Amino acid sequence: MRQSELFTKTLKEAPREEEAVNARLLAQAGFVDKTMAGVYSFLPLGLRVLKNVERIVREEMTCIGGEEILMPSLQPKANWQTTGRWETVDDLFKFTSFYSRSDLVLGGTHEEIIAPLVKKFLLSYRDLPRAIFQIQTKFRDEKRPKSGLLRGREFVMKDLYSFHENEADLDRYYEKAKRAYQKIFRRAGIAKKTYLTYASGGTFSQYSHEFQTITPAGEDTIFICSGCRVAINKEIAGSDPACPVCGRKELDSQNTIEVGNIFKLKDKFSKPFGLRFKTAEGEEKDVLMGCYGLGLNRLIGTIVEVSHDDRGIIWPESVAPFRFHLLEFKKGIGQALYRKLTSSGASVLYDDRAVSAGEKFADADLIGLPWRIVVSEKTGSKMEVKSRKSKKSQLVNYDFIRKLG
RNA sequence: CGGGGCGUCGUAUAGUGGUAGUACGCAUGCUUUGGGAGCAUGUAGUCCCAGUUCGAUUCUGGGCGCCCCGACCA
Repeated sequence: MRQSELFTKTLKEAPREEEAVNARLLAQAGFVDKTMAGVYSFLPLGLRVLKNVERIVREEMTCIGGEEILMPSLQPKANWQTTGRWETVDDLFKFTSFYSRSDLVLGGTHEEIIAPLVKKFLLSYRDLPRAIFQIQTKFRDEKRPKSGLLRGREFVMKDLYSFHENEADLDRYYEKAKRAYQKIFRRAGIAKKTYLTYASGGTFSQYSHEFQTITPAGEDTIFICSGCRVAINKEIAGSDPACPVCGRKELDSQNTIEVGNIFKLKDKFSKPFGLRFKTAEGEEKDVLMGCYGLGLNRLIGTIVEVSHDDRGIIWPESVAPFRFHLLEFKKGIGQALYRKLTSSGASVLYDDRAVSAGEKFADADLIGLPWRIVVSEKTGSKMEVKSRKSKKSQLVNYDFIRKLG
């Protein structure tokens, strides 16, 4: 894409009102725009990142047998009364339809929809197990939205629900989902700082695992066992925390942000909706459920928190909006290279703007694409390439760049 | 929801009970092009509502909004 065609522009300075690094950099570089506290627009660059993250998550969910659907955000009060959560969930957006006079909910999670939905199809042990997921906007009336993309009132979330005939099968799938999550964080470039964390089950049950990523902007505290590479959430750790796996007490305390959370729901939602199946013996039993959430906005915000320097964002190659940032220091001098790269399938942001070299450099650092390519009168038939992560650049030929992506 | 901070052109900031200034941006023209260029001419602002006052952007009260700490977080 030609940068001159981007309707967004970078800001010379970050908005003063933002303090969180992800909010400052994403707004300054033009990835997102805040409409109100905890509610953001994704602009062209930001949307490309969101789509990339979506693709990774979708691939890994498909890989563990997930079938993708899309459920409604508008939900009826009755379903929430069935589970008793109409009264108990306090960050639910509730309102009344003006014309139909019915009470409605803006979905903050989808157990109330998925359970009655699959009840229509999962009737026999032959239909189990199943895993169904969606990537969809969630609404939560947060008491305190904060830290840019880390805690919003409206956000994109992947939620997967699994359905099983017995606990052994649920356990087996739960472990599989765990591994899929670890793969997602590896692909998103935050695996080194992300820990499987033992946590409370919240309103569901005693069984829950979180995926917590170390960042000073995080709002949770976890105790890490470096030997096992797992952690325990401070919330359930008690006064004398020990590693939940090996029992060790020498743990490292860290601030973290929760990027994913997986639960064994068992029959918590099957029971109220009467989600049952017939066994091979003709007996009726409750379907057992698991649920597996992952906040995409939060994942993006976390990546920025974990991967930036004082000049801007440093995107991992897997989620970067473009792979190459091509800067030309003389009008039109980069055009041939741009055409050549894009026609060979490379993803390129081409800075063809008539602005000063300094501004192009500064914007390239701020936007943070993995590879910066400079062509000018100085580079001649060669091109200068530099990784966003490194300080050194080198003069190379076209083949070298082609091999980069 | 409790506590704190802050609201001045699009952005970042200065300032005052009496004409609101600077830089960047934006517009036009010319000159520029390897780390946020130069000159010239323009453009644009005191969050809202009351009160005090001859006069309020400034003082007082209320509201709204944003950020931070805490509580909460399926």
